[in-house]
Amino acid sequence: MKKQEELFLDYLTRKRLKNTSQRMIILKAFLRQDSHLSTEDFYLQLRKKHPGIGYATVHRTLKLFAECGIAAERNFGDGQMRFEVRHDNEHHDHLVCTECGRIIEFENQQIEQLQLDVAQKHNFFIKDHRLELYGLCQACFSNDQGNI
Amino acid sequence: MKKQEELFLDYLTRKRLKNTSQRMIILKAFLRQDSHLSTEDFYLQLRKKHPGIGYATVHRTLKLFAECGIAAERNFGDGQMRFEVRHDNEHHDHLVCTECGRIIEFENQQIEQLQLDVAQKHNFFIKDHRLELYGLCQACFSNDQGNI
DNA sequence: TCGATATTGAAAACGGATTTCAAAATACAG
DNA sequence: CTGTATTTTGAAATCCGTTTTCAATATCGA
Repeated sequence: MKKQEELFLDYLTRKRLKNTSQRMIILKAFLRQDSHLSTEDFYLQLRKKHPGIGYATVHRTLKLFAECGIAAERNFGDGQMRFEVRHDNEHHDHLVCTECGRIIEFENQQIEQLQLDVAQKHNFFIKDHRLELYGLCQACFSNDQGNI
Repeated sequence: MKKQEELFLDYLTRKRLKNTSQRMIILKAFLRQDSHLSTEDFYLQLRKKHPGIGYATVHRTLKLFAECGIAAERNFGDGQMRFEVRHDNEHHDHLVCTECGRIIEFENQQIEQLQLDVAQKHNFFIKDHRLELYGLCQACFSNDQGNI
């Protein structure tokens, strides 16, 4: 069993929540996908195989995933919440293509360190951060050039 | 006349939009405040002195400010749009206190440079970026410690 | 001043997130 | 195994900030 599955089951037990077939289906589907789907898109995907599962349940379950730490909520400013699988300790930020919506993950330890420096300078205790670079991915950039 | 006022008036002329008393009132009020008010909060402030001006007009005018470049839209993930006055060329990022809502601006040229490096590595053309550090400001951190 | 055009404020519509509620499923004590 | 208290489910309703609609009003330029 995957580590995230264990974490989730533990969380259910701890909170005296119930282990339902819907939750397991959603969990497996969530761990299988590794992009940054919005609740809506994830629901539409899932519905193909499991038409019985309602949007509300998907939404509530994704929230549960976030609570127990196996999912991270992301908001890229397009008015849709997105969820991604969270792997332990690893933190990453995103390049977001404003043309095609492509999302590229990156890690940069130097930036993280500089953030800590900034926080310290302002006597600020960081709990979380978010860094997103918006622009054009290679493909869209080439296209744009070609269209001039 | 402030530079931003000129920019806005120029923009109105250029787009053949009309110079109304409401727009001027909203413009002056906007330039006077320098925090990061949400549309709602800004409207509530303004209403004290100008009860006749409607929310829709405030909303539309703030959008105009953003279009013509004298305002920047910010979204700190609390579901409310915020607008801040934009000063030429200067770019800054934010520390956001999740306890009291205080917002501290900062600039860090090294981080900006590292962002460019990251983008280049991924053949990505950056148009914009957003960096926010969430946590506790000094006051709230001290309080939290005291409450243990 | 007139007439075309843009703007206004109130209210309605919108869209995604969240909640409600009655029926169904689950856990667990006996 | 029950029986029962509790949680969960799916559909629909609600929420809440944003945006649009529309008829009345204001502005601008000839």
